[in-house]
Amino acid sequence: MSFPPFHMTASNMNTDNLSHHLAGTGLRSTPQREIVYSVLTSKRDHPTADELFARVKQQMPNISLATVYNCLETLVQCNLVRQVNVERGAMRYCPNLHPHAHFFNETTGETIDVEIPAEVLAQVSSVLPKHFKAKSVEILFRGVVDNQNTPTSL
Amino acid sequence: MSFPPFHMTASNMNTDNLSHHLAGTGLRSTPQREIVYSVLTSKRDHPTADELFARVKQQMPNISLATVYNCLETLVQCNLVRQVNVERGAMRYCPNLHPHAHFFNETTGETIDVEIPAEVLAQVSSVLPKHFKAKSVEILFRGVVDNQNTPTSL
DNA sequence: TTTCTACATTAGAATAGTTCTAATTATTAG
DNA sequence: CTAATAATTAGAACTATTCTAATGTAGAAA
Ligand SMILES: [Mn+2]
Ligand SMILES: [Mn+2]
Ligand SMILES: [Zn+2]
Ligand SMILES: [Zn+2]
Repeated sequence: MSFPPFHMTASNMNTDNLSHHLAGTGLRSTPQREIVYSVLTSKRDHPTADELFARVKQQMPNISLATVYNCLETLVQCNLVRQVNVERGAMRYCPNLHPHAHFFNETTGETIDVEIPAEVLAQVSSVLPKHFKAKSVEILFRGVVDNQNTPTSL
Repeated sequence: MSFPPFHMTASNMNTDNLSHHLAGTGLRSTPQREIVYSVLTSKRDHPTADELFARVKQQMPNISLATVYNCLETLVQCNLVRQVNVERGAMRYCPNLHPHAHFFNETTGETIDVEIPAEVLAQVSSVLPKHFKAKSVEILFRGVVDNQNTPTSL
């Protein structure tokens, strides 16, 4: 199963989004980078490098784990992917570039995106003393999902 | 240098706070646990297990790193200490039990506490869909401190 | 088109941080 | 005091990631 991109804006148009962003920073668009990016954005979850490696190998069987790490590092530098740190253990990667929070489901181990209104985000950022210049804010919930009659996802 | 406890309430009174909390969960108060807790709460920072190990050894030279890890795990389970995950790499430990956010200073690598008004926290929690039951919320800023004429800390 | 150069990929070694194991020691209960 | 239980310890094992050094690739210069 495949998903459409999260949102269509001038700066997020899946195809050639990558080479575009890479070009901007003097980095090359390579088959490995394209596939890692495409596989990551094709599913709305937060895989580890290892999990992504397994998915990517289906399309490019000779890619190495080191390359997956290298590609992810590149994508993070280009701001095409976010790192999310929900647990000790493996880093997770998020392809959703919209401002959002994460909810870590302690029962299943899954991390899902939670929309967060710009006004709430502004409220949060306003708590910082004037001379603290935040470049990013991460909001992480931990808890459980009360399954009375739950639609599979939001 | 030593600091007073962050705040005095019925459930946070430094001395015997520990044995009190431990008793509640059927755990023993031991010299190692007492010292790890006391050393951690005596400084307002967010040390790694290794850093804390170094500090604790000054008072108890034969304590082992494994024990520091064990004690920290116990303290986290008792809700006397919070884990904070600001970077890939070593876990950090926070002795401040008040609801607060963290600011990771990318220049210095230091993580400091930022007070966060209850109303803002409530705002943040309100963004969750009804069937998501959050047990905790973590807010982490990353950025730099604009040092025009900065007092050493807040 | 060949050559030069810089960049990217790769396998495997090395590293860092943490957890596990098995032996010893300490505390509590009977 | 003895037995049972829990905690500590040193070191081995483990996991995730980064590093190293060799090889591959692709565009730019000639
Ligand atoms: Mn993590
Ligand atoms: Mn971390
Ligand atoms: Zn996400
Ligand atoms: Zn803190």
